[in-house]
Amino acid sequence: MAVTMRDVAQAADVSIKTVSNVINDHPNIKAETRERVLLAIEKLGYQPNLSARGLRSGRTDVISLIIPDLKNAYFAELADAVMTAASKRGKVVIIEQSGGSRTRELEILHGPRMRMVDGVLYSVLGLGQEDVGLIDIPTPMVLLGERIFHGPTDHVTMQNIEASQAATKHLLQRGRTKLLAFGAHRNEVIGSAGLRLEGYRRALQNAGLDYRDELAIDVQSWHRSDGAQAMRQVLESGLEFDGVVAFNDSIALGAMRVMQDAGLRIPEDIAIIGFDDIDETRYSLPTLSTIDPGRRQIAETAVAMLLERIDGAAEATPAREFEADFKVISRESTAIKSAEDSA
Amino acid sequence: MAVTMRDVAQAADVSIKTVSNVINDHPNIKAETRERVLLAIEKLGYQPNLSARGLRSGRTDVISLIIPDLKNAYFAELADAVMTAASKRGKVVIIEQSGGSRTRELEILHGPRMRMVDGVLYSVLGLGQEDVGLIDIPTPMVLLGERIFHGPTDHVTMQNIEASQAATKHLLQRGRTKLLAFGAHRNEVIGSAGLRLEGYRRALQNAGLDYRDELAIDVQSWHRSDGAQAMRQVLESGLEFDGVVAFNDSIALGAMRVMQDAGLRIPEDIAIIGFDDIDETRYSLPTLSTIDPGRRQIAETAVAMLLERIDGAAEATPAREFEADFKVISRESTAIKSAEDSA
DNA sequence: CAAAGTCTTTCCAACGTTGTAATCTTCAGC
DNA sequence: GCTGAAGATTACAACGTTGGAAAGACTTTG
Repeated sequence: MAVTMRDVAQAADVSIKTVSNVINDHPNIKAETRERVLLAIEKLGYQPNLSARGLRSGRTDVISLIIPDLKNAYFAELADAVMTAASKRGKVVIIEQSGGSRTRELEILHGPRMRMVDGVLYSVLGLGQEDVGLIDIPTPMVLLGERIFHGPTDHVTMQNIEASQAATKHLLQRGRTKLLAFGAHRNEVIGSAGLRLEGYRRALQNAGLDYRDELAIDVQSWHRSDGAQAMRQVLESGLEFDGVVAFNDSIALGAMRVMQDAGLRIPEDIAIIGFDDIDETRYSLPTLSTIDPGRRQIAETAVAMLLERIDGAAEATPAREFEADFKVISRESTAIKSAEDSA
Repeated sequence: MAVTMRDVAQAADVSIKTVSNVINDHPNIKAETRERVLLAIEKLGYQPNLSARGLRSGRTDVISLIIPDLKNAYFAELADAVMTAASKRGKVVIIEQSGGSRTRELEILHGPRMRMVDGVLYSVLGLGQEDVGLIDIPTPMVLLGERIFHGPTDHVTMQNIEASQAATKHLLQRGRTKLLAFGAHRNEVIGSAGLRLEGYRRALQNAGLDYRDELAIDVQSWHRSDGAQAMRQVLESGLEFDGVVAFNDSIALGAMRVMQDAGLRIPEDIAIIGFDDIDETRYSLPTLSTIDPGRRQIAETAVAMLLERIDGAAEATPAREFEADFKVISRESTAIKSAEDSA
């Protein structure tokens, strides 16, 4: 059977509690005793039983990360960043995939596995602002994403409006004026799509241009195939445009592929910028300009906030909102020689 | 505080053990009693304490998946497949990233978290055949990948040699004869690189062609940037070739990008096929022919085997080897009009 | 209608750990 | 050398659950 504290205690000729004290760095242990215990631990290869510890202490040192889909590059990279941040602080991460489904998200939030974790990072997709009442669970939680603001818990997100505005401005500065807002969700006000559309509008306004509704292209699901599909329709419709502000990188890449198939040159004929800075954008042909949403900062902050809540260190603090810094990443897909191209 | 069995028992006016029996579907419970208990559970919102259950039963229903890197599309998709397979059987997955480092892999294998899981799926990268002695841990384990064969545990892998041979043949059939083996590791015999090179050689041999060592291109790390880098050197060297058998999709995509930059047309000038069938291959320009390694089958089989070991159902069975079915996926990057192009 | 089953429920102990409080040891101060 | 305080160690109980076996209820059978 597995080695327990009992065995270690026996080997070191101390009580079980002393072993526990050594392991947990309690004060008041004679150096000689500590030595002896550590030696016994080493010799027997003792490793604590985490279930027992969890039972007794009420802590498991496990946190849960709820995301829509690991196969989606953005979330894979987010998961990696979260796991790295958590690992630094000695926590393990369980990833739960929701598929972006409302039902599934609720299932997970209220499921039995919540009882096995100390806290949750919940990247909301299926639920929305109107569901804010449903997310008040006993487990400490930090929200991610753009679907729910001002909920009962801390919230970490990116600067959607500002970033989208900057992306749009980036194209405007390069002399493009007929810009598609690619990936809109017509009836959405908040949510990534709604906010990014708002940023797009503001940039146009600042530049003294009118918002033209036909240039806002709906793409329901933000996968590459959807981007390709939507772009195919745009081209068939004969709509005129010279730039694309895509609301994420995947649909940008899908659209880019379709445009190239149709003989359009990027960036000469059409300039395009995406959102998320997924790894692939550095290797596409042409490389894709995009927005770095501050993923690492988001992960670090979210984990730190969650641990504060778990430790009770932020008990009195009201729900916090944090927006990460973003950056415009300029690559080939917007590399246009232009008089207006400023440094 | 949280609701426990004690509260449920009280509410249903039965003993704690009866509640436990109901939850665990023990036989011999009066229908009326079961009803009453379930009602109480529902009403109080009881959820079992998994730490306590784990402590008492020795089972946590958690399995660990050790992979090199989540940001790598192949492993993200593998993780997704494993999580789906595990979820079907009521298990949770903890992902541990090793970075492919030998030290880190050993750390994880012998770390305290192994004590919190029922079993491990270990996608070997840092260790090798010579380390076979180091992986004999008490936790049930199933190995994945091509680094260790005939270890002390079950092993699930793809048909590397056969698949690589088929990929090579695919190009040969299309009239290409000067084929790069792209992604070789010179001194490796087993390991994906070694096996895939072997498949490449066999296909040449079957076609009556000589193996030319200068056509085997070393690419140490199989990331896109490494593929790009290696291809740049090949082009500079002036080496002549008309086809590329890339040992994974990422380096294929990197290489493709570089070749296109250099004005080479794909597939007209150079035909190229990859390995892994990652999602991106369906959307690159041109779309990339590749090998579907049977990822879903690998995940399903590995999880099933692991659970058999955990349940002790396969106690007497010696270590098993399983090779998944593969498929050649023909896409644009090898779509060459040719007399020899067979159906 | 008693004996012998079969179902159903309960009691008790244990899993391995840590918090609390009590006990034992050491050492300074006089 | 004695007192008291601080330092080091230990005993005990408890966390919430489940396995094993005993006890209670009900049914069948001769």
